[in-house]
Amino acid sequence: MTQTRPAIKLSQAQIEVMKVLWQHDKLSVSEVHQLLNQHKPLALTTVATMLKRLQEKGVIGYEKDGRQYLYQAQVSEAEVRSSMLGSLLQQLFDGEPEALVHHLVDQETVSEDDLLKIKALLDQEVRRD
Amino acid sequence: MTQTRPAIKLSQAQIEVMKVLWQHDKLSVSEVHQLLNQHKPLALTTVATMLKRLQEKGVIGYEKDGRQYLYQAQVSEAEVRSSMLGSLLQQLFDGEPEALVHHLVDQETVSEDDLLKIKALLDQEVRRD
DNA sequence: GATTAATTACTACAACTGTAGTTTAATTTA
DNA sequence: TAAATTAAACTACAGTTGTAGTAATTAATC
Repeated sequence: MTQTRPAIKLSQAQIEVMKVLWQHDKLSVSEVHQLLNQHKPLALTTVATMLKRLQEKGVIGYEKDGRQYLYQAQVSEAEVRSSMLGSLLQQLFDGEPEALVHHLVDQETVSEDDLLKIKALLDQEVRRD
Repeated sequence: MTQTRPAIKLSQAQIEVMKVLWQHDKLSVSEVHQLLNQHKPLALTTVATMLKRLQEKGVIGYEKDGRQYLYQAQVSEAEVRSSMLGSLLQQLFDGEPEALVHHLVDQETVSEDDLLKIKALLDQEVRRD
């Protein structure tokens, strides 16, 4: 069994935008702009364009508030995480989760502490049946 | 610590091409074409273009054999796996491996059997210190 | 040697993305 | 009401990718 729902594909920049929407429910263009600009300077119109395109893509929606738009996420962070992780799993790890985890834990960035947390998580999962 | 070497970014179609090169060391355009075509019909020139672009991108190299090119992977599958997984980890899971594993095991696609394999893997990893 | 086949080089074009300027319309303010 | 501000709409443009046709070159074969 592969993926049922069409995979959600987002670029890095698009994920940045989604993140602020995941954290703040409904936001106007300028609010998103301000929140994003704390990390990276972008023109307001750039942000507007990105929001419009994400909306066309169906991952965010909007409602009118006077003459401005309030955007809000239409897909959850969990959905995007699962979808993109699932795609990576299929494409690059032949759908074998243990191959993926193997590469993950081989990364220097994973601490002993992280390992233990992951183990605890799995224990729970297995026991839960 | 984030990523040291520049992240390797490959599209789905590009990964397909890399896969055949990972499996067969040196290949001519038409050999790659034939191997790819078992899955998806593509024009020979399409494959040639893809190989040329991958070469420009630095992920594959070539040598001349008479008047034809023999292409070969320049980055390993392990490198690509680690790089792309690392990027996803940073971008979408805040660099927290346990968050990633959590989503992974929540996917219906992960069987009980897979879970046990992963657990075994982690046991080994932790014990190895 | 002329024709055919193989191979690479060059060109094309549409979709998507990152980025942003300009124009228009609406609202606020002086 | 005229001027300034705000917001969205429209336009632009370059880079990457998927896809492939056409041209040029070289090698093989009749």
